Amino acid sequence: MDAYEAVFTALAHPARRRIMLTLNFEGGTMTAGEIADVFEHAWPTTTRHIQVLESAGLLYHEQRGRMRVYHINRRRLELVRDWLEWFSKDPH
Amino acid sequence: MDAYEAVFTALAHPARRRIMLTLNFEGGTMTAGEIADVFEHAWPTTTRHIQVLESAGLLYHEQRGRMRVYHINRRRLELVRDWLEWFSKDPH
DNA sequence: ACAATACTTAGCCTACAGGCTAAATATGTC
DNA sequence: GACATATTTAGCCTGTAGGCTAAGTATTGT
Repeated sequence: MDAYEAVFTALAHPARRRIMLTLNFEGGTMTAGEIADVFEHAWPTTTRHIQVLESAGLLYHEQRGRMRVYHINRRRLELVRDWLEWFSKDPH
Repeated sequence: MDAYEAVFTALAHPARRRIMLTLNFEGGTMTAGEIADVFEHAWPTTTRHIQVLESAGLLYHEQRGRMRVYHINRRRLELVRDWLEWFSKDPH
């Protein structure tokens, strides 16, 4: 799976976009539990969404004792912006 | 299904992104057959991809005799750009 | 009228995304 | 060591996306 594929499919699900937005709004850093609390979903469901985002490179984490602190990777979102650029360029 | 949902899921599939890029590269206008020719997929498969893009508002078409001419809707892509903007703004 | 062309619609089939619960893992606390 | 806390892993189940073939619908050409 290439990078575009990973990023676009990761952002295809509303829960995952919401994780990204929430994380962004909270300054880019949240624990797994804080993220899970935002959703009505069962925690394992959210864990999986987070994993999809992380394997797409949109998130990364650091272990803090028994907590897992997730960070947003804003740079990775630029892949999307780059893709969109094709439609602004003159196609010749 | 809201607009973001439609656009993001439409762009999640590689074939659909490729339709968008091809159409863009060809100047924004192609017939259904020309689009279908680009892919190894059976034509009906491509038809469905096109429909997904169209119902997301990323494409629209005009009937020209027995041909269907598809046009790219670049404005609609700005929804994605708008979404990305949240991550550039200072979150306060 | 008949056949060919340009597509879509209908409908089948399979894989897998995404929900859940229960169990496992790791760390911190008493 | 035992218990609570934080989180993931395992594994089940269901719906649906996305592939295909066959059949249908217009329009164009002879």
